[in-house]
Amino acid sequence: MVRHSILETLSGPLRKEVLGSLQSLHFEHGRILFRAGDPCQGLPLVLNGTVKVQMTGLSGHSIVLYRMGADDICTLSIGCLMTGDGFRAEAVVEEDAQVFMVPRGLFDRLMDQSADFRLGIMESYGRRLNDLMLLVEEVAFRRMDERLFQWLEARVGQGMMTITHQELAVELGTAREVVSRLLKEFERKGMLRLARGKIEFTSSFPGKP
Amino acid sequence: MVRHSILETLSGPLRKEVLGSLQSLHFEHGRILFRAGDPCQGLPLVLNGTVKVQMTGLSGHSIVLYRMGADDICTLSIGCLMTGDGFRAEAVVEEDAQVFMVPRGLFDRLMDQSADFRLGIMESYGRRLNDLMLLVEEVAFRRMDERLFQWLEARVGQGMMTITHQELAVELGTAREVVSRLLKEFERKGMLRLARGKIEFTSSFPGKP
DNA sequence: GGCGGTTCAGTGATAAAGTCACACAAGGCC
DNA sequence: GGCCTTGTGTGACTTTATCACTGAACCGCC
Repeated sequence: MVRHSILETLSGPLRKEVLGSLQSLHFEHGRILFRAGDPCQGLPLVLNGTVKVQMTGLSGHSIVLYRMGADDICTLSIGCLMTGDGFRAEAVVEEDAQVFMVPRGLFDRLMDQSADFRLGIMESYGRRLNDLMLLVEEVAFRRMDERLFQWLEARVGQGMMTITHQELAVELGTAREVVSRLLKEFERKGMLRLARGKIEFTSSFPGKP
Repeated sequence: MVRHSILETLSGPLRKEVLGSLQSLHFEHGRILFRAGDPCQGLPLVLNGTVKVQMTGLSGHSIVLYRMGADDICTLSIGCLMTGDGFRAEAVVEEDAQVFMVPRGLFDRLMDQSADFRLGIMESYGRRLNDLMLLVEEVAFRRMDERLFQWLEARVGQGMMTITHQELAVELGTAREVVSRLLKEFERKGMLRLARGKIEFTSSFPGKP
């Protein structure tokens, strides 16, 4: 049975009622949870899988703002839920995900009746703000080669990854050509090998034994 | 008498009690409300004046993340208040400001007892997230000359402004030299006149009659 | 298997932005 | 006036973004 930690904190009867009224929705890879401009249907509680949230500028370029995984709360939805405004960003399912969708009324009730629920929401908000602040700093001041390197480093475990240069460009908020050139540079240095739609890390890639 | 709209929504007796227990603090221009690393003392409710929130990267460069004015809530503080973590950013008073500092205990009580208070907090969070998302997009994709132009345009009213190129660079998260060169370019085009620490808009500056 | 269409990747040329290193000017203060 | 601090201007160079292509790899279909 799937769970979400913020619901586990609820008092017995309330939890029972909530778990009884919510049903988990299943979204497979590639599904769009919401698009820019969509009104908010409810607060998604991510049970498992991963969802990335990205936004697209007027120029047509996109950048990934953050990811949500198991036990995360789609904090961004709360603001839209409250004000009725549409989303500014879009959410795309990466690994198949199960989600509880908490409707406005229930959200209000939980906020009213559970201090722990409130705490969970506030903490989630705090983390998201911090993430975005760090992202601003990264985009404004850090070099692209370092950022790309670290992005890869954090995911080097598999030894091989399936991703296009365009997708990497969206991760970092840059142009595809820039990613291509930097990757080529990494390849020249022997850190990895490139193939269509794939990156294979060599044993010399830092962080690998 | 100074007021904050989020407290106006409280029910009579609660409002009376809260207003009785809070005293407004006064901060003059240049005062630091909090620095990076500081623990959070309470939730600041801005009554009047303006406060800018900025962060400094490892490189030593800074960027202004957003500003707070009358009736604003320092949402960033909530996360720190909840988790006990230090601030990532710093807050600097621009125009002399009065602030109510709501301690943790009172904040919890207000969240518990007033749905309107909760709504105000959630809306403030939503706005802040949106601001930061837009900032990410701006920093990642927009041209610096446009961004500088719009920053000036939004403040052209006075006809003259007192600001250094370095301060402008922090507003936009770029280097002083870049600002200097762009301003020089604007001057060559006849949009403004430069003097040490000052920018004077000419009548031909767009948006001016 | 061959063909045509689509998606990916590579690359040169050029423009914009960031970095480094300095020169020098304006203003404040003995 | 001389000295110091702060603010600005600029050249040289690197990094990143943009534009305009080229061609390779893959897919589906006959």
